[in-house]
Amino acid sequence: MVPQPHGSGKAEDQLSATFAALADPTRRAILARLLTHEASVAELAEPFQMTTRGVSKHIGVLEAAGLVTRSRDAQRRPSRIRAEPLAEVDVWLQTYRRLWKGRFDRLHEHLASQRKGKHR
Amino acid sequence: MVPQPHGSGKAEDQLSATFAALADPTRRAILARLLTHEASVAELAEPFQMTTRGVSKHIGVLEAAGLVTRSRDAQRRPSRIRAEPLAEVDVWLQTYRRLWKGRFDRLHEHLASQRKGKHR
DNA sequence: CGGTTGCGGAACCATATGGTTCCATATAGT
DNA sequence: ACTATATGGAACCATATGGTTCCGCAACCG
Repeated sequence: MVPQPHGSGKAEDQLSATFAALADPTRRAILARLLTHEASVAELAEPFQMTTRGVSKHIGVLEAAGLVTRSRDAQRRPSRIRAEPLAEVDVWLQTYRRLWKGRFDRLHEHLASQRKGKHR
Repeated sequence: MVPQPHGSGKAEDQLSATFAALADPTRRAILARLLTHEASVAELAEPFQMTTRGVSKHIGVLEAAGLVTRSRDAQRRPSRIRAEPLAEVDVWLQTYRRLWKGRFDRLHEHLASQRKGKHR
């Protein structure tokens, strides 16, 4: 297999973008704060020991993933949380929920018998 | 603020590791296959046009995040899915669920908590 | 008007990530 | 004893990520 120039950039699907955005504690903390009220970059930055520019970039990632939208209020750009990507995660999780909500064995057996003479 | 040597490596918390692991379509596809049966690296690699080594590395990431465990069967190292990190994601999501599941008011919460202790 | 605030662009840096190749090792099968 | 199969380690590469600094611009406030 040739070294594959590593693709034409990104091609990120929505779910991947969402998970990637959530894979950072700072960004999750930002989301948590937005749960109760909209907030500007400066307001969101205050709890962290990081430059506002750093926080601004995190918000940029959240926005790119659709987890946040920004409006305008004079110079401020208040962020507001968006539910859709999270709802998508919820849907994705649905398939796996049976793994920890009991009754897994029956499901497993069921699926196993369904794929009868395949593999191996 | 000083350039911050960017920490002493990683410091990854579990949730971050889980989200990061899930932020790749290949790895999600692997998890989906493991939902029905354990599988070896070679078996898991077959659907992808990627070297088995590549897939092996993905499995490594999943294992590091605790999403998978491996046993041994001769030379094979069958992977099995683990529910715990996914359950953690589910718990995390819980806080945000009200964003897309209808209204959030006291009555709703009240009814929800009543339902909890009822039946069974 | 001039100063302050809020924010984003650009350049930069160190490290992480996703992939490859090549090789070593372990086990199975003949 | 050989040969084939399954897997992981190491080195390598290109790009992404998380942070910084410095600067510019828009909008507010005296």
